[in-house]
Amino acid sequence: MEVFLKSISALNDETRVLILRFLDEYGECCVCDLQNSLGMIQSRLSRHLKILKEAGFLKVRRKGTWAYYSIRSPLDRFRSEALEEIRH
Amino acid sequence: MEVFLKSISALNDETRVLILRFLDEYGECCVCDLQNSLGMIQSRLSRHLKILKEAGFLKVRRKGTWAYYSIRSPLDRFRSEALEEIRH
DNA sequence: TAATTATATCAATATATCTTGATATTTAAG
DNA sequence: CTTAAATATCAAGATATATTGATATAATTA
Repeated sequence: MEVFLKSISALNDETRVLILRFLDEYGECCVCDLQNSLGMIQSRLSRHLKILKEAGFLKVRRKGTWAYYSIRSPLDRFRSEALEEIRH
Repeated sequence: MEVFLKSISALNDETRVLILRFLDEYGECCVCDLQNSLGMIQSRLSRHLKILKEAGFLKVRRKGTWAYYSIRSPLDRFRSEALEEIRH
């Protein structure tokens, strides 16, 4: 239940759905890419990226001061279905 | 997006997950059955049943003053997957 | 070491959602 | 027509979540 609700509450925000859709379409991005592409300030993105990561949707790769976020792979069945839903 | 987020926000509450799980297991119930079985007051149930219905998870059958709620069928793919997730 | 850059976290405020008890509505029964 | 029962809705307060700007951290470069 907790895991399910954690996934659900991560999805329950338009900003996070936009982030997932963008990373799904364009692949790995650093926070500043997302800032430019989605027109959001950094603290806002950082917060939502953390929530998506902790809910199992994203992974991070750090290189120097950069943090590159991407869709975690493989996703389990439910998260995959959710992502599929987000694509359309 | 609106439809997806409406489904997601309907799922984003432990009370509603419990209601879905109960109706999935026991089938059609009236509100007073749920009151007794789930130990929740009537106004609370009524609110959550409405949200689940409007998000496409439930249907109602009215008979006299009674309202019998059940899982809508067929559910689309994403809602089915969510329900499957709730079963376990 | 000091300055710079990218990212993370915090504090304050704003907004949304949930719970409860009270009231309204609808239908059936006396 | 009045009463009672089941359900729906509303208003108020409580709780959770989002946004923003400020600050902290960590790595890089001068």
